[in-house]
Amino acid sequence: MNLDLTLSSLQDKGHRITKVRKEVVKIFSQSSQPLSANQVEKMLSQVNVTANKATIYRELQFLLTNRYLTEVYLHPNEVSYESSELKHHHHLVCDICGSIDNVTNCLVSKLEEDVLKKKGFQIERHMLEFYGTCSRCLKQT
Amino acid sequence: MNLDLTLSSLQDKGHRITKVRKEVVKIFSQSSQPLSANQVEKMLSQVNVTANKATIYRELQFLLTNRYLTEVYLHPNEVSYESSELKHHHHLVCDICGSIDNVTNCLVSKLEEDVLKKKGFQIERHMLEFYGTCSRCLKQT
DNA sequence: TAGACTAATGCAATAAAGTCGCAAATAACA
DNA sequence: TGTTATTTGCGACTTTATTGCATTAGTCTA
Ligand SMILES: [Mn+2]
Ligand SMILES: [Mn+2]
Ligand SMILES: [Zn+2]
Ligand SMILES: [Zn+2]
Repeated sequence: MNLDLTLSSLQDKGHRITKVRKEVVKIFSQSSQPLSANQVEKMLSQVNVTANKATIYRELQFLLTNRYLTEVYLHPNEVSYESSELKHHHHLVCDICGSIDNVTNCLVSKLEEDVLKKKGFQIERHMLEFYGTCSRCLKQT
Repeated sequence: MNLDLTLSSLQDKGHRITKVRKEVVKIFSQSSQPLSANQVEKMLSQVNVTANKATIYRELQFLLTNRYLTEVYLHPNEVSYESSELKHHHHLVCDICGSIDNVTNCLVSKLEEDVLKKKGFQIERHMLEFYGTCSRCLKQT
C-alpha cells in the first residue's frame, strides 16, 4: 500500500527530514497538478530554497522508490510526479492550452479482472490519460 | 481520420519514397509492438540500412505529423511509435520481463461522453496502459 | 550537547534523447 | 537529362537525467 506523504510518515520510516525534502513534500502535498523536475525546481526557488538539479532528481527518485510519489507520463520527454496520497484518478490534458484537470471516475477495474482471466496477466496499476480541448478553449473558437 | 501506412498512400500525398522511409514504413507495418527511435535504428541496421540518428528522428516526426504513426508513452524518457493503422488498443507491460501485449477491448468511450457532459472537455484521444506481471513471469515464481 | 554515523548535498563530469543549421545528395517530374 | 524541392549526413547544441566523490548535515546515543 502507498504511504502518506507527510513528514511524520517519513520520520517513522527512518528517513531524514532535510530542508529540500521538507519543501518538496510540502509542494506535492499541496499540489493537485502533476509536477516535473523543472517545475519543482521553480517552485522551490519561489520559496527561496535553492537545490541542485541532481539533488532534486535524487529526491524525486527517492520519493518514487519509497512510494510517496507516483509517475505520470503526459508528454514526450517529460516525466511528472504526484502524491500517492491522491485518490486514484486520470487526467484531461488540453492540447491547446496545456491545462490539466482530473477525472476521478475510473471504470477500468472491470476490465482488469477480464484481462487476468483471458490473458493470465496480473495487472498492478494502470495509467489512463485523455487528450483534447478543455471547455475554456472550446469557447474561444 | 488516420492514413494507411503504405508506400502508395505516401506517394498519393506527394511524399517521396526514400530508402530510409521505405524501410521505416515496412518496419512499422509489420510490427505489432511499439518501437522507439533506438529500436528502429537497430532494426534498420539489421537489414543493412544505415541511417543517421537525426534522419530517424526526423522520419518518425514526419510520420507522426502526417498521422501515419501514433505516439505511445510506456516508460520514462522513452517515446515509442506504432502504426496508426492498428485497431485501437492498449498495452499490457510486464514489470518483470518488459514484454508488451495488446488489449483490444476498450470500454473508455462511455466515460468520454460523460466527461464532455460534466466537464465540457472534448476528448480527442486517450492512452491507457497497464502494468503488472505477465503470465510467463507469474509462473516463474 | 558533543561526538559518531550515515544519509543527503553540491559540484562537475557524463550519458541519453532529441533538435537544428547547413551543405550535399537524391527523388520526382517535366 | 535537367530542374527543383525534399531528404540526408554531419556536427554542434539542447534538455533531461545520472553518477562519483568530497563535504555537509540530520539523527541518535552517551
Ligand atoms: Mn493528477
Ligand atoms: Mn500497441
Ligand atoms: Zn485548454
Ligand atoms: Zn513478463
